[in-house]
Amino acid sequence: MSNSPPIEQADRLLDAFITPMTETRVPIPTLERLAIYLRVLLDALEAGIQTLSSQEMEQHSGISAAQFRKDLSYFGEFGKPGVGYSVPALIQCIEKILRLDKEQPILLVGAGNIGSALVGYPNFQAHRLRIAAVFDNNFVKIGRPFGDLIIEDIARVKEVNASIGARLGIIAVPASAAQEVADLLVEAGVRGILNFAPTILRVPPHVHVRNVSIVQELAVLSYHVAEETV
Amino acid sequence: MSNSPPIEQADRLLDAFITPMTETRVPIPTLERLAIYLRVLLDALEAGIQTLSSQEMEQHSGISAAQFRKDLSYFGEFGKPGVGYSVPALIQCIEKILRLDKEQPILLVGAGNIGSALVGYPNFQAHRLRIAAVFDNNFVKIGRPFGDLIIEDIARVKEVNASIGARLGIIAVPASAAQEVADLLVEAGVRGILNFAPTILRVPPHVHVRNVSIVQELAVLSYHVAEETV
DNA sequence: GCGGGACTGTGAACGGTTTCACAGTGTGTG
DNA sequence: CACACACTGTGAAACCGTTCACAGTCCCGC
Ligand SMILES: NC(=O)c1ccc[n+]([C@@H]2O[C@H](COP(=O)([O-])OP(=O)(O)OC[C@H]3O[C@@H](n4cnc5c(N)ncnc54)[C@H](O)[C@@H]3O)[C@@H](O)[C@H]2O)c1
Ligand SMILES: NC(=O)c1ccc[n+]([C@@H]2O[C@H](COP(=O)([O-])OP(=O)(O)OC[C@H]3O[C@@H](n4cnc5c(N)ncnc54)[C@H](O)[C@@H]3O)[C@@H](O)[C@H]2O)c1
Repeated sequence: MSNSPPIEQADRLLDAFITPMTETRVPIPTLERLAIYLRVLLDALEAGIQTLSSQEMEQHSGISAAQFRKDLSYFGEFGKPGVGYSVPALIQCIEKILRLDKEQPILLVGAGNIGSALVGYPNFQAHRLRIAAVFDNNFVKIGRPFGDLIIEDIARVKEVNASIGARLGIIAVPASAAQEVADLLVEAGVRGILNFAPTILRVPPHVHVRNVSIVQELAVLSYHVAEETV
Repeated sequence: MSNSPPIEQADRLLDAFITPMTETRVPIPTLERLAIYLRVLLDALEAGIQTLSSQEMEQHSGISAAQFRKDLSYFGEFGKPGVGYSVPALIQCIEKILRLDKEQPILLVGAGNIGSALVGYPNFQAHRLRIAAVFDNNFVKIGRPFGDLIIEDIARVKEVNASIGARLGIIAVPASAAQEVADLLVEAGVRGILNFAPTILRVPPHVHVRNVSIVQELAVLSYHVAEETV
């Protein structure tokens, strides 16, 4: 009675476009932790600490010393036995691994609440992440200043990115528009998308998507806080 | 047999306060996926779909049918062989599992950019998540309206939460203030914290923390977009 | 220059999650 | 009413990431 065969067909075509298993040699959790290590190291550098052992990293990051060493071992040998790791040197290494050693331009789509928070976020700078352009489809907003930038028409994203050459994009538009924006970003040459909209994006296999889902995070917490009542 | 030798140095006071291994019966990835299933189901409901098979869920969520069934099997039997799952019934079940069936009040700390985006976010409502109070420490902001709420003094958080009884809190303050705010939230009875600040929070074992780290997400993407150049 | 102590790097064991495959079950049909 | 079908639920296997434990290296003091 309430079957939906036409949807099924449409979905099948798109199936090859579903976010793929990225055949990775390096575990994704390792990459996530590298960013944490980097933060600790930058703090340590600021505090004037020159050398850090894996034990000390455990104290500061909450990640086990063995895990830290194993994570780094995917990329090479950075420490000195008996001493530890040179803070400045390791910062450089991790930045290089994560490609944060050179400025990484980013396209932001959606000049709303989230976009607004992001465009003025001072912490990006320390990681050489830079929002290089902002796009929207609202003609009232297009042309207006937004942070240091001028809001551009999303229709021009490919054109604009031809000169910027950004490989990263952020989607901060309503869920209903997210897929269409994703398609435009991919078309414009973006290969990595940070998606704030509550939707599963379908992208070609060479494009990576990471979702920021606040509702999901709260839902997991909601489960936990109740669980422990019992 | 393999009794671990005493870890003298690591047995610091702080250590007992590091975010612990949550001894969970249900895998955390399962909980995260439940929120995704819920979103798909709510969409399906809105589209008038009454029944969904695990195959169809795979189409819409990108999560394998087997994974979907296994995830649900941690909590009971919700489907009918030969038919699939009743959309409205399964929504109710997942809401109950995640404790999203009753209104869940949340304390928000930090009336800045992020706080501003969150306080007006309409999508919380569908999940019965409600920001019940907003706190800040800036005397210029305290007393001002913020969304539908009035910004309260963070010093009064325990007092205010005595009447609200929130178990969830969101930290949207600068990293330098995050730990101190976390301590106050815990003191006020919060057991689950969503942390936007780039810091590792130290909390007692019964408190759960989840971090939203945009820089970390971008760093992982940064690695991936470069990797595929080679 | 030698020995003791500190710490790294990593193969191997472990534990947890995902995938597989199929037995079991409700549904619809002839 | 019986059979074919579609789909679920789940033990078992495969896979993957984490933890363990130790051999190897380097520094420092003497
Ligand atoms: N606000 C929050 O706290 C919050 C929390 C979690 C998730 N999100 C999600 O993040 C996304 C953005 O949220 P927000 O609060 O910033 O929304 P918003 O409504 O404030 O801003 C959305 C912006 O996107 C623009 N837009 C719409 N369609 C577009 C299109 N096709 N192309 C380009 N621009 C387009 C709009 O003009 C608007 O400026 C939403 O998907 C939302 O669900 C928001
Ligand atoms: N803006 C972004 O895009 C972004 C992105 C990722 C992470 N973050 C992180 O989220 C957090 C908040 O960011 P934001 O942009 O909203 O910052 P913000 O500066 O706009 O707002 C912070 C608010 O916290 C208040 N505050 C400071 N100390 C406090 C205390 N001890 N108790 C209570 N309130 C206090 C301030 O008065 C201010 O209103 C920061 O840790 C930031 O690093 C922000």
